Amino acid sequence: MAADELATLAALLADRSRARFLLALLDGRAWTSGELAQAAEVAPSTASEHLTRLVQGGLLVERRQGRHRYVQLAGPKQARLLEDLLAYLGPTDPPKPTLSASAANQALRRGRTCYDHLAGRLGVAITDAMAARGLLTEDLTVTDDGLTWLTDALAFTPPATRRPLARPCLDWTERRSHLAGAVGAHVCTHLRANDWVRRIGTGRAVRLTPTGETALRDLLGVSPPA
Amino acid sequence: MAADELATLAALLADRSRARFLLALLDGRAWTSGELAQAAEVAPSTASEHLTRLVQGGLLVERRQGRHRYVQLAGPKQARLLEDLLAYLGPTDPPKPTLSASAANQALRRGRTCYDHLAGRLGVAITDAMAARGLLTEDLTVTDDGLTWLTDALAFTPPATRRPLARPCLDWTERRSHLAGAVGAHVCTHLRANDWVRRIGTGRAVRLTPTGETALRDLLGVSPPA
DNA sequence: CCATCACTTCGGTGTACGCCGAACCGTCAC
DNA sequence: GTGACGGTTCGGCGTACACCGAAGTGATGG
Repeated sequence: MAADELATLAALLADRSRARFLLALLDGRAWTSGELAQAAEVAPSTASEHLTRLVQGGLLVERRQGRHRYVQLAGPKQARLLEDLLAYLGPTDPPKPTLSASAANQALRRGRTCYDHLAGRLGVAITDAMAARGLLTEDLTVTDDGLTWLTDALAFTPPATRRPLARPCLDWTERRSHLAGAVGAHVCTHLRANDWVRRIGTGRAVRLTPTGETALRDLLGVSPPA
Repeated sequence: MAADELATLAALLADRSRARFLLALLDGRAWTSGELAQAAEVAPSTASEHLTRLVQGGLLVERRQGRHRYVQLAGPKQARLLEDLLAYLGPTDPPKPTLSASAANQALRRGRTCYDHLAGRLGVAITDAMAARGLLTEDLTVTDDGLTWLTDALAFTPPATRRPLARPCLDWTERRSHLAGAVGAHVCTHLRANDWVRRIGTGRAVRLTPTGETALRDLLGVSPPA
């Protein structure tokens, strides 16, 4: 019965600590068990048990390395699941923006990674610019022009997998769709590889470097997000 | 914290009986408390408690009428949430198709309602036909031609709400996208209002009537789904 | 080798909650 | 009225599980 599977899946998410883990892992990086324990404010033993459950449930994959246990979202499918759930909870702006939280929030709103692609104002700006140039349609599929541009300007080669080239991902700070899928992921890696964009600290927030700023202006006419 | 809300939402779904309720309610109709209790094979008292939780959680709305309590999915947003989750669980063909289950499955695969629109081979066939005639783009947005066609042939008037006109919905039997959103809902009601399509028994399965078959052939060139 | 460190396993505790049957409360039909 | 019926409330039972600290394992680094 499909109901049982649905309930089992939901049960996997139906815990405060596990939900915190997953939200943290939405940055697409691999975290160690200890880091996650600290982030979720639980004992290492507790975290360990949660992680085995999440791995067994297929939401995470793990990689043991020395005395560390790295876990990561199992794939785009799992990331998408979380995005969908967050989109449902959706428009929940922080009720009481404290000062430091607000500063962190500012950075997050300006630009951040969303699993493997860019989100926030930066992500939306890039998406809009690509759409304005006819590289994407309005509903975020790649045009023919877009494909040649990606190949030429960004050294993109379409993967052989069944993963969709491009798809919209709902941004919960901007309440707008932005570019995800294989192309979204490629744009993100390309920008990070060229140091056009850099992580702020250890979180998901990113900022545009000066080089990146000029590069994006030349490439797409993107003006620096305010 | 977003994690808490995610966990709370998931907890609402993380129960066998509640999941059964929700799946049943995916047909978009209003069910009584007793019907659901029977469908999920729990005592009426148990069902009653579950329903209050689901209503409080915002997934269902209720309407008391005489000694009956009717519940229904709260809206398209909630239906979509369930569809997304099912899409994640996704390609789960029945492992051991028994004979009667298989017959019921055949009917479901042929055509059914999916919350408020049509799915199964019938839903996909209609979607494809509309796309082939240029009424929809490949990624299921309504073209200008499509809008005039909908107005003329199906007496469609775009609603004033923010609900998207058309959007893709992933079909888990066909593994294909089909037409959902306001247009999808309209197509479904129109076909049922004209008795082109009729429910089989009390479930979600539907079948094309002879009238509907010719009507769809004339209108869209849809040949009867095998 | 020994100490440290990241992580896991285990035992124990507390709580949440899914379930039922029995009693109860309106509504409807006669 | 009275009785049947749909639904709810309540008490009680059993289980699942989230959590922790303490003890154990295995890699790392002096």
